[in-house]
Amino acid sequence: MSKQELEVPGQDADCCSGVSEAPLDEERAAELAKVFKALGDPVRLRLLSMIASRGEGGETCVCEMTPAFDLSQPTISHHLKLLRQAGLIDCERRGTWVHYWVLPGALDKLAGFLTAPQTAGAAA
Amino acid sequence: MSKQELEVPGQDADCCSGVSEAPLDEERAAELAKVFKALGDPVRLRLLSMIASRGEGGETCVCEMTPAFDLSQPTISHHLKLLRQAGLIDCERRGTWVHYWVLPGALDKLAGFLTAPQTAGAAA
DNA sequence: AGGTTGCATCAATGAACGTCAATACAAGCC
DNA sequence: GGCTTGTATTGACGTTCATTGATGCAACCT
Repeated sequence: MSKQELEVPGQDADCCSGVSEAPLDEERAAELAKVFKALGDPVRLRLLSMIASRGEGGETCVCEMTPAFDLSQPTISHHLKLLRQAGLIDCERRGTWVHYWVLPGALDKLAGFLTAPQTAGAAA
Repeated sequence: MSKQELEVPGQDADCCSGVSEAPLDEERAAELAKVFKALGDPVRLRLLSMIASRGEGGETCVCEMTPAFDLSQPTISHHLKLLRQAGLIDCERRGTWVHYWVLPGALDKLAGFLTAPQTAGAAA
């Protein structure tokens, strides 16, 4: 259940320069675009926010998220899947319920990409 | 030509908490989703990167960007328009050519949203 | 075993998106 | 004035996406 995510680009190396440092090559642009596309939906953004607001090691149960939206349960499940495939979150079934959490570093990596190098130290 | 952008959410106030601080309300999620959606395309990401790599006050001419892609000129123009409507860049015509630049603070605001409060000071 | 609850997957539909050719507009040049 | 070059807009087409109802699967409870 947690084997299909996509790897946040450069998760395994600090190979990544920021958006302002040098023009992106096509491959890395495609990787990053997938992640940003996952964030480009208000429902997914709210889902991610609900999960992330639990803090670093926190988790959120699907059963808490679904009723917060005027959407069917399959739709919520679909959006969670996209967030997972983008490498932003992961999940685990514990008994009857499925719990989601934010993959550590995923958001920071994105933020580091966006931050201009002269504005902050960013990823290094 | 530069009047139709959307305002980066919270550009005019430091009202904005990060993704990890509290669940997003629908309105702000919709605003942010528009910006992230603009970043969710490899072509737009590369365009933004080309413009941003000119530095803080730098500019990039459309005539430099178009030949870098295997796409028609209208398509490039379309993507630039979306980036502009997302409040990420702006442009000005000077003589025959149109020059684009990154709106200052736009990327930092996004990065600040993504960065967990305990991980970095972020925007504040 | 049968029934119930929580969540994921499937299949279908309508909307949104990326792309292009054609066209329009703006500015310089003859 | 007309011609040429650079960029934006329009209209159309194929693809992708968000959403749903129906269904499937996993775990708990009698």
